[in-house]
Amino acid sequence: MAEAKAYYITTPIYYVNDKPHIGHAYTTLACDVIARFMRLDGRDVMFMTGTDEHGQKVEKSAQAAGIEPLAFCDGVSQNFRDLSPLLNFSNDGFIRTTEDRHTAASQAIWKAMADSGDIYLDSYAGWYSVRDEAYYAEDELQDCPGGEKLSPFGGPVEWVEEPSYFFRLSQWQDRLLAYYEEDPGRVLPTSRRNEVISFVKSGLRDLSISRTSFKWGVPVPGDDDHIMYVWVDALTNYLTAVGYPDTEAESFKTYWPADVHMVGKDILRFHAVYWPAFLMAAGLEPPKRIFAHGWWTVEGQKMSKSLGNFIPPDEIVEKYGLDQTRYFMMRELPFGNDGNFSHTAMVNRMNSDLANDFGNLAQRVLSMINKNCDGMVPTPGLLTVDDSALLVPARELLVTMREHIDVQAIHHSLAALWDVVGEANRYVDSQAPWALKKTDPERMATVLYVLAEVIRHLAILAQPVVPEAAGKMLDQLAIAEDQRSFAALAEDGMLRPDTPLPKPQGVFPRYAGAEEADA
RNA sequence: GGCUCCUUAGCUCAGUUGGUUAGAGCACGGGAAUCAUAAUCCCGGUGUCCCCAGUUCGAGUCUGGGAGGAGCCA
Repeated sequence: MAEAKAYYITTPIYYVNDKPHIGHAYTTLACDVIARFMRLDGRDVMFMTGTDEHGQKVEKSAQAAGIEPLAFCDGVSQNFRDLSPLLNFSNDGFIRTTEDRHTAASQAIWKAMADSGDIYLDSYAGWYSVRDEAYYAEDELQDCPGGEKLSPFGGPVEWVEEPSYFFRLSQWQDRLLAYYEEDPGRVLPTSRRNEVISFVKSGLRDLSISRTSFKWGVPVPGDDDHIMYVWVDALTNYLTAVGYPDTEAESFKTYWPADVHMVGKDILRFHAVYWPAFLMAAGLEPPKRIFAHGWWTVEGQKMSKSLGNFIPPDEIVEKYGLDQTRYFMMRELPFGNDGNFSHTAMVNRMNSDLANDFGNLAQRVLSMINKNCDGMVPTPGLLTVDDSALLVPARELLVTMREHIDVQAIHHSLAALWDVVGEANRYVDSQAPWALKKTDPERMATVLYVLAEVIRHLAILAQPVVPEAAGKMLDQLAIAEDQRSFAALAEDGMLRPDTPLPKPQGVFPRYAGAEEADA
């Protein structure tokens, strides 16, 4: 058997100062769905997530809590780790930037960039906001009553003047543009790619990449007065996770460069501009793709601290169900766009798409088999044109979905799956097996066989997004655990007549919660 | 302020290189069926395709201007 082609996908590492909300869950969920799809499709997948634990904000929060920074991080990092069991994420690892291996990797990439002449020492002066972790020019600040100055985002700023190492980003403009040009899929969606290109074309300034004003970070090699700017440290996690600086390590050779860095649109520039430049300066290959997704609003409003409308992921999972939540977030909006989370939309999706269309399809078919075929996979006779009209699209689904997943169009892959769900329901009605039961039992058996086989396809292909429910459906079709990969979709994986089937049970309940008044 | 993008049915959106009566899902109304989680299936839209002008035999689809919205940058 040929060696599986590797696939490395990452979430950003989340800043421990935040509390996990559906925005974080969304990013990781998208990666999880893609990672599961790729695994089922036979790829050798590495799917990483983690936490970013350095920086002045963390240092100050720890101080305020009266504990050591690392102890503080141990606690809050766990909040993000808890997302995986909650949302059934299949990440292959969880990285923390406070791990020793990460310090080693960060210092190694720094040395590599320094050796190539891309780092120099100078000094930096400007208005700095701890909250935003950014410097601002005088004219960007807002003047407040009392003479206080605030950042454009309302954070307090202080005048900072310190020696700093700089990265020669200005030297990388042409090579970055060439990097974007050689593959239109480097940065997706395309609108984001255009933004990145125009930003780079407008000219790049060298980047301050060290700090002396606080200590909670990775020391700059050879100059302990400095710690690395958080983004040099944070981005390097993608390398640490696959074994860097050991570039001869099996994991590094297998997985680098990453296939996809999934990011929120707010951190696109760091990933699509700074990161490829850092890597190329260090003599490493830049990632194959950066995908920037959009934001969720909640009932039409932006999530914000002042509104206090952050949705904790555990709340919606408890209220609507795990797979329902996963499906909704992946299906409701074109992946890459902004979207709105509303109770009404959630209930619509879980009731119409999951309960009524897909769940009920399985239930009506499996019930008929249970009652009319002695609870065993029926034996099909000769197939008709009608049967092929359903079976062929079902068998072509994998190819279609693969094309969509290859460009992270998760919503399209689901729409394609549900097209076949719809065709299957129409087929049930047009064939009317309950009538055939009296007039032509053999034809009934054929129809039910065709349907069961189509449901097998649908359930196998639905596993990435609704792993639990799809698994239950496959249980009800008596499909062995090792017959659930996409390879099993081939003809020799077809259902075997006379296989005993368990009594069917619904897998997608309708929303039964209390009605809520519309806002 | 500069650059880019968007504005199509009540809602969310598709509409490829300009070409016959502009589409889908949801919601809504009517009907059929009764295997199933009262789920399913069929039928039903006179929408100024944001506005104005232009190019063209012909524009939702191209050009210019305007209005509204979004994004990126400064």
